[in-house]
Amino acid sequence: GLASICDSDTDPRELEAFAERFKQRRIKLGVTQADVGSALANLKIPGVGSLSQSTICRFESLTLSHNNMIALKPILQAWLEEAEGAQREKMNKPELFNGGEKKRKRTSIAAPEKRSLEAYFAVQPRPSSEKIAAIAEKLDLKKNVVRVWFCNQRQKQKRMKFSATY
DNA sequence: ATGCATGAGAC
DNA sequence: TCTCATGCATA
Repeated sequence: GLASICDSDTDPRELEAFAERFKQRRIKLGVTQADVGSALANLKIPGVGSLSQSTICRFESLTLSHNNMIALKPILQAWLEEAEGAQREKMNKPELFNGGEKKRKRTSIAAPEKRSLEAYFAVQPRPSSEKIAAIAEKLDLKKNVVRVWFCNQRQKQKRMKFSATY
């Protein structure tokens, strides 16, 4: 667009540098990732609400897609500037929210099954519906669990940084 | 910090 | 149906 002075906002190295600066300054402010997420709503930026601790964490560790990083950067930058400005003045407002009572369960895929899934993924990252059903039956997992696992695995590959879990 | 999941929108 | 941004629950 005509607002693009240069492409520094999309430069991966610049994003990485910003993420690191962000984290250090956030910690210096004594603010947690969860605090940042909820405080974003107070910025009153049109179309911007709160975010979860997970998302702030992922931004700092670059485990989001490049596009997602680019979209979040100006928002977090705005928060940071405001937070540092506010600190110079005074200490203010803690926030209150309430705990819900609705729980949710999370499936846990055992290590052997996970290894099998990874092997299938290495050969075919995008199995057909039929293939997914076959895999699900072999591993004795719900078909939907297998489908979502492949979706999440593909998303992982698109992160700025891959997680080296081993 | 990360695994499994949801929902809106693209195709 | 998949992608994509996102989050609850949990390690």
